Amino acid sequence: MKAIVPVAPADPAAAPQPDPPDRVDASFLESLVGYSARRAAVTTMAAVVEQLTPFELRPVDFSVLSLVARNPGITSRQLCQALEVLPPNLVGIVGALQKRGLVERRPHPLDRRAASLCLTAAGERLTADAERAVAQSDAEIARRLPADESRTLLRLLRALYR
Amino acid sequence: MKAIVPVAPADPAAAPQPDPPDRVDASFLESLVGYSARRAAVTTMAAVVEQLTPFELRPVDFSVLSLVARNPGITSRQLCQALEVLPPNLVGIVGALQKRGLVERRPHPLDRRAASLCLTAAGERLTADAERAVAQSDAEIARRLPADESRTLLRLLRALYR
DNA sequence: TATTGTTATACTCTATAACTATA
DNA sequence: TATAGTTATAGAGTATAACAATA
Repeated sequence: MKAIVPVAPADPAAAPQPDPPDRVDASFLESLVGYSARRAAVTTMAAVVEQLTPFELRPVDFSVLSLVARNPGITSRQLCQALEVLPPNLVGIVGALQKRGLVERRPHPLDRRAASLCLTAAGERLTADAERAVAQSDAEIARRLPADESRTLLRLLRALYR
Repeated sequence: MKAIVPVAPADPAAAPQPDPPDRVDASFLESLVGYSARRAAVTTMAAVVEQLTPFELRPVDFSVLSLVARNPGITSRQLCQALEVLPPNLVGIVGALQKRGLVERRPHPLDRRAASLCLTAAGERLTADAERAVAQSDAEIARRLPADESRTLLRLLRALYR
């Protein structure tokens, strides 16, 4: 609750010069789902970035590896749709992972335009290690939540983006 | 549930070429709070961007205006801390809002290095209108949530980023 | 000496247009 | 004609270093 600003007693010509707030009120912004989701995403992704640094992976690289690991033979187009990445931006991502010997492109059995993406043995190992690190860090973050409401949070977030 | 891949009967030398998945399994990524928060943030922010387009405001411009409206006399540094924007990046944001006649810089009463930011009358009007539009759109998005769990979601998100 | 605000700049992320090879 | 993948490129967003003025 904010105190009523006292009227200047002596100088009616002066503009009502507000004193700078000692405490910033962000309650309106924080009442917005969009603002809060964005802030929470920035915070949690910072932890993910940190976890992935030793693997020399960005979050999007990690997402690609994880999807390829669980969906061997997946195409670039399917990756683009699943991750909401535009095709031109995926080219470099997959290309770099391939150059590092983590991902392989095999001929697609049904469509000669497409490539079937698979992990190499090294890719499998790196992905498993990175998934362990990220999952652990994520569980750490989720411990900020009261009791075990992380499943509630996941359910509500999914309702927003699906 | 995934069917077991049948072993190729005739050619043992062929690498086990997986058929491309017809449905992408993203369940691991979706079990991560970070991934889900990011996806939800992207979805909800897209709606905010759309709402703000007629006002010629980006989300960060809107956030600045809203904070200045509710915290008259706020400084750039306080804005930076509240919104997690780096000082060099705020300069242009506030400068553009000032150039549009929405924000005023007044001399800070206690610190001659700083400026006290206030909205002009036009800024007050635009901010009020934009806040109405964004709040309504946000409530629309929140209706994707079951029952009225939007307050639960806000509480859990805040626990993550505070 | 530390902090507020600023300039210049580099780096990353995201988006668009246009092309090829194939369906 | 439509789609998968690619190239080139533009624009937005984010980050660091260095500086002036003031505390």
